Amino acid sequence: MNNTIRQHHAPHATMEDVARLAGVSLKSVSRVINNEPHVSAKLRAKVEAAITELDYVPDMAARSLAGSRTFIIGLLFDNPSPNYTMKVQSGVYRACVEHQYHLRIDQIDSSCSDDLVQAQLSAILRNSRCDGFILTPPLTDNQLVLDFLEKQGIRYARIAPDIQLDRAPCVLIDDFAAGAMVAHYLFNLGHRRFGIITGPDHHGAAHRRRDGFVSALRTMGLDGPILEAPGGFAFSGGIAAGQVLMDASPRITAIFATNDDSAAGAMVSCMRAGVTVPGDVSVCGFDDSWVAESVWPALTTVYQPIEEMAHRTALMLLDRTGQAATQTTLDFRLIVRDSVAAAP
Amino acid sequence: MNNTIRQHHAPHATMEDVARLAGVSLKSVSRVINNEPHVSAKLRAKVEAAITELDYVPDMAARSLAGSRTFIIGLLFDNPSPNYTMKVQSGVYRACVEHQYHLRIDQIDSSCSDDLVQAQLSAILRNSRCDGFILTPPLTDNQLVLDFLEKQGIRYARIAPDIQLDRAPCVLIDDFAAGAMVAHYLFNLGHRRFGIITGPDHHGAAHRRRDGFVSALRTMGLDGPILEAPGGFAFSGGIAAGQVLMDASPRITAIFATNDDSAAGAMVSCMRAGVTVPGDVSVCGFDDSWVAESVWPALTTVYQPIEEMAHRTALMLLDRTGQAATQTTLDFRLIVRDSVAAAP
DNA sequence: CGCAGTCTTGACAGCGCTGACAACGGGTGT
DNA sequence: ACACCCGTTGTCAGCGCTGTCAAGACTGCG
Repeated sequence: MNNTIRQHHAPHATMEDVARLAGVSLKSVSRVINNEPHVSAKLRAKVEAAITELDYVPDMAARSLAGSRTFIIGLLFDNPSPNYTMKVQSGVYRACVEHQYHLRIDQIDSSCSDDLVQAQLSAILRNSRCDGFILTPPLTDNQLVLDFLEKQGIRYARIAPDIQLDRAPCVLIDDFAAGAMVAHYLFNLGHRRFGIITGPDHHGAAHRRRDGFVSALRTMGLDGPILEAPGGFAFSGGIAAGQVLMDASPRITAIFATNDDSAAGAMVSCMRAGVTVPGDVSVCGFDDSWVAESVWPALTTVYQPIEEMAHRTALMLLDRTGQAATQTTLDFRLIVRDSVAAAP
Repeated sequence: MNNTIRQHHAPHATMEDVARLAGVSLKSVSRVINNEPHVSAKLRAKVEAAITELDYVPDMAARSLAGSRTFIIGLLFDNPSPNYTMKVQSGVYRACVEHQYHLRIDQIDSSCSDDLVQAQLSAILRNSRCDGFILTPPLTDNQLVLDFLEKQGIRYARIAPDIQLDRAPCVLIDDFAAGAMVAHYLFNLGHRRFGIITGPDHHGAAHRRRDGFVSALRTMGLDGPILEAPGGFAFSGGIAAGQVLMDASPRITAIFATNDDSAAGAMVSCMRAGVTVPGDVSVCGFDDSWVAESVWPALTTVYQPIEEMAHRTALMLLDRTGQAATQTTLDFRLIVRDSVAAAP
């Protein structure tokens, strides 16, 4: 098959045009564009004027062919939640626009065997070089992926990683503290019998939320059992987990779901079982994703600044000149809506 | 700010390596890669063997610098629904991978003034050339955007356009028929008093769904009023529209929302008003998006193959060699869940 | 005043590929 | 046998930019 697309570009100004207009050499224009040192203010001004006048935009293809950068960063994800992914994408995209970079998006299925994961990665890398990658959970904590990238000498930054935080730049929230916050909130409303809906096995942040929740309850003196059921961050998983939790006797009065999707599922389980939310059982989610507002009653949840986290992560990847790993922690907050009430 | 990212690529095989190994000229390798005619089977085989042996992958930057193609297509969207956008993206992305193309994503805000829309487009085009663009609603029916692209001689294809279908390749479903299908379904369940939640003003497909629905009801002999309230395809719009519709007396028994998001909002309005779904009022959505399954009761809705539509659209853009506009219509189907019942 | 040392600027090759064009070779018609 | 044609293969310049290296401009100091 011969895929032929041909385009007649409007003739763009080239670096040569700029150089001629500014009366300087090609290389000087290049220096200005790349913010290189050792350029006099006068020369820079001349060149910038010419660039503006000609509405010059550097040609990415030529830049990457001649130089060692590609001006592309890749976003690797393996998260089924469209909501989460879109927010991440939008944050990373914003950083790219700000830095005249391009964004490449690739989905990886990390649930398969190591060999297959490796094959997917190789294919992506072969297919187009990138200056760096952004990893989202659960890829952030996949040793295989990290090792592979490092072995190839490819830079990357991580969003909300769990392990080995100093291995590469990353941005996260204190998931443990967030879980604890939910615990305090529910405990202070009088709840004493709790259920937790956990996330995917390999999702570090989900574990930290759960650990923070449990740890805070224990610290506050709760000594009864705390039920747990796996929700896998999916709506359907939330339904199943909700059913399991509903079966307990005496019945629990509050559920902490480690993300909103599974919280929504749990609410459906309650409805089906004839249990009212929040009258009989309170439900608290995590993410403040789009579903939180579209269920009824609206979901009380923890807001985390996903878009901003993604943006910061991308900036780390783009800005850095040195090697030192950095780490940024952003704030979360409780979003009180209608799915949590005082214990019955 | 000096954004310095440098990467040491593992030394890749180049076309020259392939040519040497195969014992042919550079140009012959190029011919094979680009599927050009006038290449003997023997030569092609030799080259392909060498390519496999060396694991050669053509360098995109060099290709676009030397040739007239960029190997990038752009996806332009202005749709707030993460669900819809993700599906479109995934379909287009698949087509790109199949054709060794890259995908560029750009968001446009088309609700602002014409001048600003034009400015956004110019910025996108200046920033990086593309071999073509994919448009999603409501951009598909924005005269300004279409004119602009055509004036610049840029190819594009449309997903679910409303007007001037022969202007460019497109893929769509028969929204009118889909609306009619919903009308028949509800009418046959005994419903006679209807409310419609309409979409954004400038969204052609939303109008067609509404028109098909109304037209079918009239054809079946319904002569009472059919209420309409604007939902703007948003969850919050759906709540507002739901409230308006609930105020009617005698109360309507069925609501057709032109997308799932607004249907979910309408369901919340019902709950708040103490009206049960589907006991008192039936609600039918459109899209079979993710929310359809995460509300309670689960939403009866119309499935449209968004991912597939996007994929086909991208293939049209990539495959075509001629100029003739083409058009593909795909199937939709009713997804029966729990939000619709017989009229009370 | 001259010279080393530093800052600033420029000349030029070449990144990996494609497009235009040339050259080759083998079949056809006369 | 010769001219002609067409399918096939090759040669080479150059796309727009950056890295290397060298030259020029300036500074301070003996």
